[in-house]
Amino acid sequence: MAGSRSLRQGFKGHASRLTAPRQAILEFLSKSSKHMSAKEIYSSLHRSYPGMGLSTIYRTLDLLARMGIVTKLSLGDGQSRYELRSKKEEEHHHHLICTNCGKIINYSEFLDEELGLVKKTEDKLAKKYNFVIQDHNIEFLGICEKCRGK
Amino acid sequence: MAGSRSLRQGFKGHASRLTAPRQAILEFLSKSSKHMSAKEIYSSLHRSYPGMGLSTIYRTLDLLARMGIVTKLSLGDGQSRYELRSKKEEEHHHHLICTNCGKIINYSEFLDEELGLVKKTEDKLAKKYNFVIQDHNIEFLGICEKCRGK
DNA sequence: GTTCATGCAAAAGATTTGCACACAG
DNA sequence: CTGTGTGCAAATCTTTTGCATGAAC
Repeated sequence: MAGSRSLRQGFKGHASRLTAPRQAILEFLSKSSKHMSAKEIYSSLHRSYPGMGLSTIYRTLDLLARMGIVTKLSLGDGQSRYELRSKKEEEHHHHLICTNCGKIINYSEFLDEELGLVKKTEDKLAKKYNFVIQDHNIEFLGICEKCRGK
Repeated sequence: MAGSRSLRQGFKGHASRLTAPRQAILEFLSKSSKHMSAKEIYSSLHRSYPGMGLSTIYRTLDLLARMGIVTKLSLGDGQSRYELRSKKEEEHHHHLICTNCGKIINYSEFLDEELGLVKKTEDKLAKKYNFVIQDHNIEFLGICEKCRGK
């Protein structure tokens, strides 16, 4: 798995053991197709791993995010969502969000031209503002067919 | 002010009076340059308007957002931020965010080409997914100069 | 007098933190 | 042993809701 090597090398001098809960969370993220909230991870893992506490999920996600293994997303519904960065790179996508029902569509079919421009913009921004740019987030907001029908 | 006419016409059949607290919030948003959190609005308004409660702020912001007068942003720091849509249109910008210290830079200097592509993508997404697209959000994430120095 | 808006307090969620114990090296 | 990771409970923080009062129409 992508994360295990990095996990074993640890994070910024802090120890980082690849424990059972952490493995479970990583494995779960690598299997799940969508971006998952802490609660969703918790509920799903609870079946096969009854003892696990919510705080462990949060602490692990935070660790993984700081290690760069996981990406934390804020999509506007009041809770953070997480996805494996490797997965994001493989199946890079942007978001189309219904502001009425909260439905999220990951689209990846019009990315080619988008990504070209993104790269260009990244370079300009990096130069002008002295940033090291690591990621981007593009979302379109609107009303989905279903909600419009009502 | 942009909002007053719309406010007086009401919202989807619901009554919507242009009351003093609502005026104060609108005025504050029209003066403020950045996207403000509910708490920030509350603190600032509290000086000139001691009685105002936080819930009024939230209720008003929600109302204004549903009316389309205000845009609600989720920038990943655990609280929502709001800005006048009219202002957004006048001074449309995208975001550059430091994932370490949370600093947010609004940039608007490379938007021309971005917006062209955005329009094209909007059309394609609208057609393919049957969405009515109302808005978009583009952000770049990275590490700012200051944080990198440490 | 009915409806709408507000403040306050309580409630609800999401996330973080303190602490004592378990466990690995 | 020593330090790291964990679960649980409590604490925080943001946002929402219930309710009684007051204002607008």
